[in-house]
Amino acid sequence: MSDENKPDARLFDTRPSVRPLDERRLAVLRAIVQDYVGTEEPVGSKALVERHSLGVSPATVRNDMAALEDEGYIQQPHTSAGRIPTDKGYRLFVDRLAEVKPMSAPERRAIRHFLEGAVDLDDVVARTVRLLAQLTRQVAVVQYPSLTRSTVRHIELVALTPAKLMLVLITNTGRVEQRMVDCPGSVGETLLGDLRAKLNGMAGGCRLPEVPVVLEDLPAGFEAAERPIVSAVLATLFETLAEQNEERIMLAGTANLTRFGHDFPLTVQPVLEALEEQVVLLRLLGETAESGMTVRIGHEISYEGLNSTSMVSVGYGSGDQSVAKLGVIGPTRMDYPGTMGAVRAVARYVGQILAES
Amino acid sequence: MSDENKPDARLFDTRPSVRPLDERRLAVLRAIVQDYVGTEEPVGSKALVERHSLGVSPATVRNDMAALEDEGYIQQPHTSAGRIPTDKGYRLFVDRLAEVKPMSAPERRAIRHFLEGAVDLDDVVARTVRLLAQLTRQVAVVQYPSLTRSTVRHIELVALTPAKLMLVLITNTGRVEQRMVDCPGSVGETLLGDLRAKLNGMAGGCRLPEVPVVLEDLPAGFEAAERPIVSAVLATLFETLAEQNEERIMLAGTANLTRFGHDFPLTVQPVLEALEEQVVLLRLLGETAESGMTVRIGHEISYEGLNSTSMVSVGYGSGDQSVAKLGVIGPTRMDYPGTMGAVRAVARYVGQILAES
DNA sequence: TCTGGCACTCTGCCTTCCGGAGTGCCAGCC
DNA sequence: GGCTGGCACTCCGGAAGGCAGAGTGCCAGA
Repeated sequence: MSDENKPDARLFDTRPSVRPLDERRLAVLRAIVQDYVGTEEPVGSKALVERHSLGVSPATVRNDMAALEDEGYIQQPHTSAGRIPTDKGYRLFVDRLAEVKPMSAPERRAIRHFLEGAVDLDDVVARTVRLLAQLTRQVAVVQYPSLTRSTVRHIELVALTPAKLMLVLITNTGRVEQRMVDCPGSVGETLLGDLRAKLNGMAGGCRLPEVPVVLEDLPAGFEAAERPIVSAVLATLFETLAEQNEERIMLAGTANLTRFGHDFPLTVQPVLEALEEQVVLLRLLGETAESGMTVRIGHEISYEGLNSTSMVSVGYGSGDQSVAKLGVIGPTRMDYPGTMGAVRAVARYVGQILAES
Repeated sequence: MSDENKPDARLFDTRPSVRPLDERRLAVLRAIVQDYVGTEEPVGSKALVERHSLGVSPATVRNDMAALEDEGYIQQPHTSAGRIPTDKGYRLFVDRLAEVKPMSAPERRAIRHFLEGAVDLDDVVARTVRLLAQLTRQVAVVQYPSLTRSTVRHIELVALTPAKLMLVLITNTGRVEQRMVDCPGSVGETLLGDLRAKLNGMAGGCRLPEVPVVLEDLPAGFEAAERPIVSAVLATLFETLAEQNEERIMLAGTANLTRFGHDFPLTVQPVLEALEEQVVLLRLLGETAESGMTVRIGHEISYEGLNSTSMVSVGYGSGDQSVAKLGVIGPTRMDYPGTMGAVRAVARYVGQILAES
């Protein structure tokens, strides 16, 4: 509201709403967020001073609260109720008032141990998503290591029938994609071996998006009679690569939605619906920053069904660079420091596991 | 109740509760089930005669209802409320009063068309489960074609490094499993080719459980120096086969749980939790009869969280025999004829799609 | 600038109170 | 003997009212 009334101020002050907040007001906001996250109930001035040593009286806190409300950081559900943080309030809390809470050593050991039991990529992802859901007691999302950022470990060609090949693409993240190739004519063993060798020689180790470029001239290296076959194989390969909409995710912890009790039953339906839309989740994960953790709060999530939730996401990878994202979705009223700690820790360990395998 | 009072009768009459029900009583039960499924509210005698042409007065229906209640087919939530069917009532309805409702021609076309767009096995399963959830507006579960009942289409060996192989197993249902093999020593190209050829020659087309038997003597056909390598490969292969706990399922439609409104919010949590336990779902699917549709109602499902739900499941397969199961989970108060029709139709078409690919 | 005090407001909960729907039973009718 | 109309009874569920508690805003004073 007050923002609407002084548009000029916003133009000249890049942090218009932060400057006037002195230390104590920030402390009050921090306390409000913490208490509200803990109790799920609007927090009043009296309860605040009792639970936190703010060193001032409830009346003073009330003044600060009125100021915070004017600035849009907190709001009252009704007159004469306590205050609850707004999205803007959570944002300030996350940006300036909260420290990521690191996992304890035993927790880290447990994470590591749990993830190390995985037998293949599917299992790694499945274990990760479950772990994350358990740790945060929220809904966890893990994206499979994306094809686009992986590299070719191996390409295999198998003749199922003389004119029908199976193409298998194996990436460095352990992902395997296979497709049938219908060939125009029969394929000899020598051609098959030759093609296999060349494919691996030229494309092995390449990042997947670069593969088409690298293999562009491949047909030229074969005799005219063989080119249609080579082209058919390449076409299927490129198609497989292009199908990055094949990006898959895995979900867990939807039962945790029911914990957000009280008012949530009505809100839980749109959330469940949104979660079923893999496209939506993929887009949200996609918007995660390349480095560092991304926290989106309430209406910062543009998708309708989810704008009373928050999402904490981060990239993970087998090396320096991230190959996919993972994250957690919960109510805006969530334990941000704890959630961020869990997400960060899990991402780090999945990365390690992937690098080792 | 009355059952408890005449234990003798039960001993001599195999259908103690069915015989005394004349046609009209069955019609009343059918009408109650239909109305209750439609309205979600206890149905009273007056409403019944209004909505169904039973040809008798409410008073008569009341007598029948009292009898049905004595027999345990229906119950009253409270004195002076309408009646709702019990699990036993639904059971009788499903067994004797309901006809599976076939899909309409346009619906069948839509199903077929939707499933035909699938590119690989993952996609087939994903599309199937979504389709089923949409058609029935309930929670759908589809099991991946099980390894145990499939046959070997191809086994591929790839040398990633001289001493590290990748083993890829492709089944006739299009499923691909891959594992790393650490070899005791370096593997030559000739040995690799030889081994690959023998593996496929001997095991190709076999049902997976028979593979270990068929390949048992394989190492004997190699020179002593090569045997450790062959054994290592076989060990990994057998391990992969044995890991039928790798049976996977896919879920969709959990958002539909929220439709079971009113009283359900409290019940939805255990259901969601149960659905996250893949083991539970796999066991339930596993209990599906080999042929024909299985309907389990309420407490007939032994798993706690799900005993106020019903499950309709059926096997599907690429040929005569079923390779996996699929089904639907919803409230006991569900449209059984419609659900059964949808489940049957979807299973049939997935089978066809799998057979074609 | 902070504080204690005070009047005011609003929610949440509990109780009470009906209307409506449905039942069970009974006497009469075919 | 089975069906029917009538009648008294029960119980749920929503509406209305009342009350305690928590919280606020504001003001005057330190």
